[in-house]
Amino acid sequence: MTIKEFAKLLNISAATVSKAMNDSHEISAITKKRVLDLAEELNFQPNPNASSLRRNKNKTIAIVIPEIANNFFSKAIDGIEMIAQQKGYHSLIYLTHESSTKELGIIKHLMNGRVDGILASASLETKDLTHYNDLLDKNIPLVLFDRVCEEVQTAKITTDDFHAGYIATKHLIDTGCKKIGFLAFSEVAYACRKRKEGYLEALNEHKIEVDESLIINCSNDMISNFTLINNLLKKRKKVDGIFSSAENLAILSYQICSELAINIPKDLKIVTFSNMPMASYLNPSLTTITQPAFEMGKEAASLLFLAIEKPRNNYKDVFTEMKSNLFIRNSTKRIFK
Amino acid sequence: MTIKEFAKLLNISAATVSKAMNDSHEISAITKKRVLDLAEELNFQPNPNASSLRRNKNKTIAIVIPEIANNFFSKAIDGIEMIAQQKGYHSLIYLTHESSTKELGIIKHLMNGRVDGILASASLETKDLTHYNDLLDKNIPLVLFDRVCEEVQTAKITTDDFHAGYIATKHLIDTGCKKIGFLAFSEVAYACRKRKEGYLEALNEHKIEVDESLIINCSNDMISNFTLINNLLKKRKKVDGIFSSAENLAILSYQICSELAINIPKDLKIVTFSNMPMASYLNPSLTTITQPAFEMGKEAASLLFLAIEKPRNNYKDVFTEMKSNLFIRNSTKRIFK
DNA sequence: ATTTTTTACGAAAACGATTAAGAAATTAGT
DNA sequence: ACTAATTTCTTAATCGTTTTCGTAAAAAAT
Repeated sequence: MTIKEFAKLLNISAATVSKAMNDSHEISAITKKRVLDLAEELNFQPNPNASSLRRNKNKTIAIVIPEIANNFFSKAIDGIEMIAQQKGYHSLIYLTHESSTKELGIIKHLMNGRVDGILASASLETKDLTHYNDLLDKNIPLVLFDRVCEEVQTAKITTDDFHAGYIATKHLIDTGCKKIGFLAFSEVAYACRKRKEGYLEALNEHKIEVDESLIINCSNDMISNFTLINNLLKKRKKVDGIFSSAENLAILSYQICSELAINIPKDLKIVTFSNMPMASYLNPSLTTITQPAFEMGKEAASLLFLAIEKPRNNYKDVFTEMKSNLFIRNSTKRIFK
Repeated sequence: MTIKEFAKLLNISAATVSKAMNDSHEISAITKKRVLDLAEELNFQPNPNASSLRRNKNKTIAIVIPEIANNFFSKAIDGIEMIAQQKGYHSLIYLTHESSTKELGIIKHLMNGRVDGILASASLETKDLTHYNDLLDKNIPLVLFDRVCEEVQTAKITTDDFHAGYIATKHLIDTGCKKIGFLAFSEVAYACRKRKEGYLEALNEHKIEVDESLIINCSNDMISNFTLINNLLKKRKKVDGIFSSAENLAILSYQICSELAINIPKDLKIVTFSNMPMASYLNPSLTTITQPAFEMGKEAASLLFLAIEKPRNNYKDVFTEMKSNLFIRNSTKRIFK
């Protein structure tokens, strides 16, 4: 049913209906009620394409993330979606599968005005950022979260990666580790670099010399990650602690330890970034740095809607670091021999 | 940039550009190439709202699910999104948070033609199905997956819930359980009822009398679920095995066992439906019935696109049961005393 | 050489809403 | 009582495509 047909039912013009539904001051209270009541009764909704075309707004945002079968991102989406529903917005979801080529394709495709704003988390191999800048040139609001890109001049929501890296490493040192490895999920990602800086800072502060061979630069390829971590752990005497910058690398380490019969935490302690709900029930339970994923999603979305609804707002300067938490469990339990 | 402005650059009409971009046979190969090349160069894309309005198609589907921070649903979305991307479709995501009221609101809202088709998984309390039928009356393609509703006359993708329930229960019996509890995530959900029927069938086949007090009807409220399961497990002599129809109920059981100092698998064996990637690393590792979530997503999406693109297709009759797998781990390990 | 068919393009009318501008009806101001 | 201001509604233009229909020009048929 079109707005014209609907209007005819009430013997008023389409314009009146439109204004009534948009709560215009030009329409009397009584007419508004008539319109709204009938709309409710017939579940009449104006055609969203026609509306979007005319208004040049579509009440839709895009969420561009590397993957979704991931405890961090799925919770973040939950937060985003909550805010979006409150605001009456729709959320389109796009997965890059950690491919910067795919990411580029998606972002380029979103320049056609299909969405009013974009929430993005860069793929771990993303280095070229021109597509993000093109977006900003087109005045499409963009908020980066978690996997932010330093050089893109827009709003960013991260966690306190440097501090968390420092705390995690210090925790390993405090539990007696001397040779601490760092598993980087990406060499280029800002968040990962910060986590590494925190790691280095903690080593430095405790006068532990940095051993480059203990810093493992992983990638999106789990097969080669397996080899890299396996090689690290095989020379067991060389490493007694691991700080992992991503959940999947810690899982992989558990698997490798099980295969190599390395006992956690006796032979090796592990702390990792993770949002796994059942870290407590692993064997051994896993010490984690946990990001406030849900809240980050909410925060990022709120900021995006601010940018969308208040175009004169200088949201681009926002750079929020949210607090992550260290949950100490048995994978870093001190063993007194 | 509009199609008119773009056309002017090539000294041709907007109509020609439109046809060229849609690969119409009316346009010569040479003109097509000129158009496509420039479009590529300038990243010109026709306004999607105008296009959708005119075509009455928007290359968008909706995914309506109870929650996203869930190993099954996030993987299913991954599969859906893969097919959607291949087909050049966009995916809107809506979360009901297991509220049938919210589900109703979302489905009603989707009747406005914003999407070309809908993939849905009903909330666990959903009983009234008129909104789904209204959708079908409006000829909006609908495919239900996992949480299907028997009475809705449309395509459905599930797993072999009855058989899986039977296998899981039989496995518990085979490992020596005599008093097997069943944790139902919902009394009304079709999938859960089927799982229960499988459970009953296995008991029956092995001449084990059904004890209604061992059948726990849980809900979406984790607090009351805690109480229910806690009460069940406290009378320890009464139950030596649990078949859980949902992952979160199994996690809760692990937690309660840990609090009550019940040893799994010695005192109690547990098998659960779950798509948790690290079931193997739990303490003890968890025996699971695992659904092919990714494949189910792909299958559901493929079917939906068939319905969208071939309107004369009788997709509504499809009822696919996909095979789930039993992974036997230590939570059901037979202990010889 | 003339007619017919085919090919390649353009003009203009949709699609269904929103909104600027204008008109009728009512209220207020003098 | 007459004009001015306000309220409430309508008409018509507009958003940017797609598509129907028409028409040249080129190719094929006679």
